Amino acid sequence: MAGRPRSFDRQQALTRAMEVFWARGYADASMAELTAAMGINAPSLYAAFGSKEQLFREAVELYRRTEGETEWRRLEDHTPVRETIEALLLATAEAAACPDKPRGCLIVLSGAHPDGLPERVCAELGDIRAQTMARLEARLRRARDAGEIGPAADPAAIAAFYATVHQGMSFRARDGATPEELRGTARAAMLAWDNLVGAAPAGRA
Amino acid sequence: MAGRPRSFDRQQALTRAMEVFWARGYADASMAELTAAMGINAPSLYAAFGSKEQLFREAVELYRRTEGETEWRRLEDHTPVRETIEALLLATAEAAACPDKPRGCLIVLSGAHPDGLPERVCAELGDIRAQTMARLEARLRRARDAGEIGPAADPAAIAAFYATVHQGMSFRARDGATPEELRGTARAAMLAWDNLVGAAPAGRA
DNA sequence: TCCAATATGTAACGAGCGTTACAGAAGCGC
DNA sequence: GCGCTTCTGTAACGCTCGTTACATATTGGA
Repeated sequence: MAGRPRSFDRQQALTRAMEVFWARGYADASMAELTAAMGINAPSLYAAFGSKEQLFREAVELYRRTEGETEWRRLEDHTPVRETIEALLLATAEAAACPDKPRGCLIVLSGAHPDGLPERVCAELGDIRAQTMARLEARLRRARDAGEIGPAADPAAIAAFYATVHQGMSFRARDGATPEELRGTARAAMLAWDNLVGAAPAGRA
Repeated sequence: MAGRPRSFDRQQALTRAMEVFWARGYADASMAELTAAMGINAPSLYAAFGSKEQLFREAVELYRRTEGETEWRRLEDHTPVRETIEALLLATAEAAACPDKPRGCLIVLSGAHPDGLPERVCAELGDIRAQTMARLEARLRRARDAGEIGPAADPAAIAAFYATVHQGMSFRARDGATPEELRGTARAAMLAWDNLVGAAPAGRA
């Protein structure tokens, strides 16, 4: 019934794999690099995770639970929406100051190119990004219905704008932008807030 | 002195190669795909361009001359700076409406992951992005010196913000955003303008 | 017309990839 | 102890990648 016990910690190995995928992307994270970082050999990886694709899937899930989700959670509580969005952008800036973690968001950056990703995984990542934007939009719609922002504000447009800034910041972080620059960009984006949520119909120049 | 003439148009083949690199990224553009699109065999490609890496280099240069540079050129003429930046963002939105071209900017999207790029090429692309932001910043500095924008405006911060929005829009375009959404984001970004260039010191929340 | 030079197509090369066959090691229940 | 099961390390698999040898074709010049 019970065979030889596995000699490594599955969760810990998955964390290492996530870091490699995060830093290098799917294609550039070779099996050699993954197994080296995880401290195991290929057959152990396949026995525990099935394949590179499934390992990536689990890594993405882990990323969402640990790194990617923290600041977005406030979208579902009672924090004022402006404060939540500003905190989101500033957190993205601050994350770039952490020297022991890869820069930028794993899920965002995986969307630039096919990157050798199986088509299904590529679509799943796109779904996650779409879902994230939808959450933002839903929060803004609630805010409008509650009178927290102007009645003519356009939740979809506002969500798209801040999602775009967030993704751009991920990009800039990967490109070497300093936390200082990113903080400035976050503040700059918030300078549009009053005009975006004001009484005037959104979407006007 | 003169041997057999080449049976294909070099410029035209280069254009096809650029389109493949643009659509698929460096790594996912395999030699098989490139030669098929260019209508030639591998040895002809190597004779004419040297290697995949050098072909990519030439493709990037072509991209800059034709696709990537058009709207940025106004940064060096006498168009009002606000108008130039708005046109830049709107052009990025409009480009997503062109069905026969890949979405998003080749040079931007190549920065997300190593993507199998030789390290030197990767650095060159980063230099191009940095140079682009520097041009934007220089234009804003001139605008400030000329009194076109407020004396306390922060050219570096403003440039970083609009570059980030531009890069984010490239990303959203690749991710399937509609031209409508992108136009909305461009307009939203311009809603921060007055606050960014106003009399108050920039970089305040 | 023959030579030198260059381009072409076929077909192969070595390297790296993700993946797995296989034999041995290590645990449990009997 | 033995048998069954599961994990581990070595070593290999087939595949695709970028790249190139080689023989052939096509030009200009002597």
